[in-house]
Amino acid sequence: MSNALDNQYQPSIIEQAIYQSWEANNAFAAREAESAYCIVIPPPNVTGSLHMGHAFQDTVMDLLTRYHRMKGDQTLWQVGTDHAGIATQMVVERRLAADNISRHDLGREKFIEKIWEWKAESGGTITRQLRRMGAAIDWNRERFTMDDGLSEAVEEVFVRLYEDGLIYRGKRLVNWDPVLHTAVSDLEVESLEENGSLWHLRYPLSDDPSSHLIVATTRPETLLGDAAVAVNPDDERYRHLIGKTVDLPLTGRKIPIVGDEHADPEFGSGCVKITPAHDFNDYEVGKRQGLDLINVLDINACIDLDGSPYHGMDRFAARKKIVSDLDQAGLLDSIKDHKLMVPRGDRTGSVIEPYLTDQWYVKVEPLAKEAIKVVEDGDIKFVPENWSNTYFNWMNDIQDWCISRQIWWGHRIPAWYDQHGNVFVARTAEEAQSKAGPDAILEQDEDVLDTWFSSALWPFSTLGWPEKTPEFDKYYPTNVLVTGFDIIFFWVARMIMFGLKFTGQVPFKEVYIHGLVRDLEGDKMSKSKGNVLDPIDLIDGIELEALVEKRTKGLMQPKMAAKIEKQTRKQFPNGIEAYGTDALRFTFASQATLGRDIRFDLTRVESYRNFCNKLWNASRYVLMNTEGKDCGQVEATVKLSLADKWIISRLQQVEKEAVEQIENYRFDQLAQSLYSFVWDEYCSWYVELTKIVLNDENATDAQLRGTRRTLVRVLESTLRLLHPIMPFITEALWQEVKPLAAVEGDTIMNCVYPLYDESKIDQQAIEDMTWVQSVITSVRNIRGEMNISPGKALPILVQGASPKEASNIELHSDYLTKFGRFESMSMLTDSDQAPESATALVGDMRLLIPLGSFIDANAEISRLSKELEKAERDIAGVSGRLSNKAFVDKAPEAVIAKAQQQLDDAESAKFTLLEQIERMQAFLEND
RNA sequence: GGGCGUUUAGCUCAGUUGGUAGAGCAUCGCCCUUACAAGGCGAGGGUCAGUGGUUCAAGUCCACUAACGCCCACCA
Repeated sequence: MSNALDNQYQPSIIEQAIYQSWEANNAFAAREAESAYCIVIPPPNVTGSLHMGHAFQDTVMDLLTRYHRMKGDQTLWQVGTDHAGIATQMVVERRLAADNISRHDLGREKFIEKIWEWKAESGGTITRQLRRMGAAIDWNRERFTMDDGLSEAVEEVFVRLYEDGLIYRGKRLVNWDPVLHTAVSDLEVESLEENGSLWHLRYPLSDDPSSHLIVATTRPETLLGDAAVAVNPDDERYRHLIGKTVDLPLTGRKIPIVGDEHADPEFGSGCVKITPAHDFNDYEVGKRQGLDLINVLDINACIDLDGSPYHGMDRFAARKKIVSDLDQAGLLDSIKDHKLMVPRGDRTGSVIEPYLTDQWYVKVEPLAKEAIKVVEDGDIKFVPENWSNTYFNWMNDIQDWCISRQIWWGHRIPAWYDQHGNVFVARTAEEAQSKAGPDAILEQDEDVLDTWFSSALWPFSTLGWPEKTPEFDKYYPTNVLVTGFDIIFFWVARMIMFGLKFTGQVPFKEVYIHGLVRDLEGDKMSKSKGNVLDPIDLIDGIELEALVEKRTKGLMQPKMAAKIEKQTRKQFPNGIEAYGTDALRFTFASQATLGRDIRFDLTRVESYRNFCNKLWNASRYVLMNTEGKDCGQVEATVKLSLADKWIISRLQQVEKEAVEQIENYRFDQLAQSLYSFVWDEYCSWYVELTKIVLNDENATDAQLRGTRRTLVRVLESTLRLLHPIMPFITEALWQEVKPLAAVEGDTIMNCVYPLYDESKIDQQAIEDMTWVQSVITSVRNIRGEMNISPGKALPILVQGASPKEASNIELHSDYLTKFGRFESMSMLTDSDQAPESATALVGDMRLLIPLGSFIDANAEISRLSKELEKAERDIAGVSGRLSNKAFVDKAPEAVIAKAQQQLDDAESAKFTLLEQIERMQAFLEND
């Protein structure tokens, strides 16, 4: 009932109630259908909370899911959460640290219990927030990466890869995080340029201690682990020294001088110290040269050398001491400023140490080959396409993947060792025991798997694999993966590799890569910068004080608080208004262009909130004029007006566009089309024109029915068009409108997405309506320029109308006089002497508004002069082209004809304008 | 070092196969007209980063340059 609709749209009243009713009625469950459509969510951290990137991504996935559901597909948006090993463990450790407890105090079992407790406590946050986003999710199908089924999939995959020789264990140099005490993969290391020094050290020659080699290093402390000095075998300066030794300072060791390509004669002195256990390049040199691996660090990256004066010192403290000791010994040649790339762990920010340990690896090259091929062959398509280059670049040079982590939260590696150190990889302890024999005393590997290992299985593990399930058969391969470019390597590539290996099929057919959501200045949103927007705050609104509190609380660097507070107060002096989910989603859709980051612009949210209000009020108007009245629900004669035929035609065209835009992932264009259809066409023209019929005492029942029916039906279709972007408001309005439009169904989300019908497009109606619009607009233009009140009815004289135009005036005089607010329309012949008037041109037809008290001749002259200038500019441009022989010879006929038409129009306009200006001037002189 | 992206109105962004630039917000003017002032009507505002080329015609295609940004690799 229309009186249920307030005259202002208030999202808070409708949104939560609607979501609850959807969920209570199990409306999200997939309906059986022949064709399937499936998207798996990039699983967020189970204990995390929703940020703008999620909100954007979720909007896109929900939009696609809702569209396909309406299209009639059996849809599954598979959601779930990730255990996020390191991240989650760190959070819990930090919480324990507040009580001065370490995980080691608790022990493994107790600590893991604590994590499960934390998951139970905070694990619902992000799924609650997803609901607030309006996500159409069958929550019965929610999964977690450490669910039993998914864990079994992990074990199955591990065992099979091991059996196929694609997983191995080995002692090698890995990226070691000395704070976390775990290995991390290459991808988890971020290198940033930092200011450092290049120390030039003197290594005395053993057989001639008075001479020395100078080696340059950025890491003097690793000198303790040097195994050689390398020179380039082609380097004349040092070639003769190869095979001799130097006295390694501070250690009493002698190390060989070796010839190796690795040494660059151009760099520094051309001599390089080789520390195979603490540098990736040196490790390779060491292998080539058969050097010892001399480990000098412990897991904390402190010096670990019994009997050494540096034993137990942190690496950076040791560096200082070693440099000063060398200096005292006269072995420090020089120190130069040097910029270098410092590797840091992406979680801890601590400097990563190349460290020699036993780890598990996946041999990825054979898997990568197949994974490259499916993208090359187009079995998987990146959208936008250029991301496939990024993918190829990485895949072509892929390194083995270190998958073991020395943490406790995660999937324990399914490998057992007997008392002799033999390893048994198996799905269960029992299976391992039976492999090892009854006498073996087995202990399971202490390590857990990289979180991304289980994520790599997500598209099929969530569907029940390795079991044969109906879901897997129905939905796999999934249709599209929606994700950010930042995890193409971490996740997308690995899903493709594992998907192909274990299912023989691609995991998804398309990968939609979206940009990062940044703040208005283009900065990444981060807690430490204090520029984070919480999607929920945009939905519900937030007071300034609460926002300041939120942004300044719990900062890593508390001294930033003052600056952040100031910024926030300046940017949001009144806090943030409650814009509602639909406006936020519409904003994301409108910003979802391909291949570009998003600068999040709050003014757009506001404008789309206003759009919601517009739609809301247009619906109110429709309801006020149709409820309790005959809207042609039952077949009966209807007479359609020009406006009716026009809006129906336009609706068809918009429906056609909408489907194309969604299928092409152009949600920005979709948003734009629907916005302008609703606002600029349905509201600004159509709704206004219906008032003429509906307020006409002489209108016939058939006319009234026709207009009401069109009002309601077009609105109902428009709501369906909008529903994938704005689920809440469309549902709320649809529930009011559906009886009037004679449509059935419990919820708009199960209605069919509008299908355009070519036969309903009335080309003549579009042409005529365009003509009506131009007549009204040109008179409005004069009103605007002359500051004539919109309510003031104007007498209009028409001169120079073609027969078609004359008949149009006759036919549509109601529209023109009533909507255009014309007092009268009188036809003049060309020979009639027209009074002094302001003049609007529509083609060759002239609309004259006789000068009265409200029209100022001077203002009219300046208005006409402006138009004249424009006409002259057009003439200059177009005639220039047309007089160019090459253009006339080579351009397509249609282009030439169009130019000729433009020229004719502009010239005729110019003629009329000049004439009018002269008349005005003459009028002024006689006045 | 290699690769990718961006540069269009004051701001945020569109611009399909080359045919002479659009939207929202902001600005200015007039209107509280019974769906909506979160509104209506109108207006102003751009040598499309630069240079050169292809073409009858370039924001659009090609080459180079500049600025900004991202990714990968890396000389110790």
